[in-house]
Amino acid sequence: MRADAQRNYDHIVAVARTVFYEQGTEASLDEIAKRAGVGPGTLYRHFPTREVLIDAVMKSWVDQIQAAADDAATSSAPPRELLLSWFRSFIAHISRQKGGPARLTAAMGNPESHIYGKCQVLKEANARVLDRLRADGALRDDIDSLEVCRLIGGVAAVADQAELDAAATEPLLDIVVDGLLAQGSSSGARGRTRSSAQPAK
Amino acid sequence: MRADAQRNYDHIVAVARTVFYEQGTEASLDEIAKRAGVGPGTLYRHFPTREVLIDAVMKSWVDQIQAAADDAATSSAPPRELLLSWFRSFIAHISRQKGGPARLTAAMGNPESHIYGKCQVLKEANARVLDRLRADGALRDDIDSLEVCRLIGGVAAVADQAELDAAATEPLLDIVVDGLLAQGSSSGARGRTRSSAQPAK
DNA sequence: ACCTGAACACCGTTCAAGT
DNA sequence: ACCTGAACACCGTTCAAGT
Repeated sequence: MRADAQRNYDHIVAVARTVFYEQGTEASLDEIAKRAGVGPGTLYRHFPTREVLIDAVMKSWVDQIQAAADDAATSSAPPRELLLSWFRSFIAHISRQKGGPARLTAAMGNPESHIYGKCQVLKEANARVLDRLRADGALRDDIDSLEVCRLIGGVAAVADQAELDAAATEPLLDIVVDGLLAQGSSSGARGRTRSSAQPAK
Repeated sequence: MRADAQRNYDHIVAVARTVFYEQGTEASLDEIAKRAGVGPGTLYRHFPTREVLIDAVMKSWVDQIQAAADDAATSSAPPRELLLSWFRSFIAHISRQKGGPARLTAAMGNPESHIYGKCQVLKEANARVLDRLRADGALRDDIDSLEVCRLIGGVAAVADQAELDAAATEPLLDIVVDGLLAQGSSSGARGRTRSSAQPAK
């Protein structure tokens, strides 16, 4: 790639990250082109579809997700806390752009999608955490990573679209985690540490 | 309302129902106007925003939802089956238009939305079912109907956007139901009747 | 009181002309 | 090889003119 092309490419991605953060993944591509100081044709040359651009913008969190999964997989926290905090960071990462969670859960399990690669990264990171818990016998044994990603992605999508804050999202996670832990689990009373938080205005 | 206006109103809603069913709730309003044989101005006179039109289209399932909730609330099925089959019909109803689940979950708890009334119907129908189970001591006691609606709405949104079939949705529901039932429930072994269904191609 | 359809603004997409 | 920007198609929205 020619030097000026590379510069344009990088700049468009940087601008898109900002605009998607401000306005969500449905933001005007025209505005992104204008703010990046390129013609609309240049944006289309590099990113033939919106999803290709979104994929490029998401490239930056792949390492962070994997690191978070490694942390969780080697943590010594009890299963319940471990799962909860892993899911919180999972959600935080995929929610960096408004509309991101819905796109990712829609693409999950659909190899045609341009962001399928990102879904695979999520699925494998999640699988590592689940495997760790399964080895401890803390997890029910009839679920796979794809199902869990869909469920947590669904929670993230709801939180994203209804603009729920963390306090309003926590109860949803709580229910899912309870449903995932092995029913005869040894994690004691399965401490229900909820503060009966109400959704914020 | 004048007779011709009423006729136009009804016809637009009928056409919108069809088009939304075919193409989802993002379908072109222009096309709906054309297919209904009215000018775009007429559609806008009756339905100033897309959500007002969607709300009118949804009017037809309110009674059905309430009937389904009454069925569930008076059923003698064991808690697990009762909840599962209520959630299945909840999802079926809100998924009649592509994009419907996402809109409803986004509007849930947001009184500004034009479809907030429909959300309230869902919330109250669901509350009746939950109350019945709570009275039996079958339900964990730290959840309210809004949270459950969001969670099930999230599952419906995922299924809708990823175009999952019933077999791929069931495992997600299964996990949520397990998370909702009282942990020391008397419902026996909490029979896990899953057929390890895999998501469809 | 209601409807029509032209007009406008905005956006995604294409492509001929430039460097 | 890459970029520009004019041009086109489509869609939501408004409103003056009609009945």
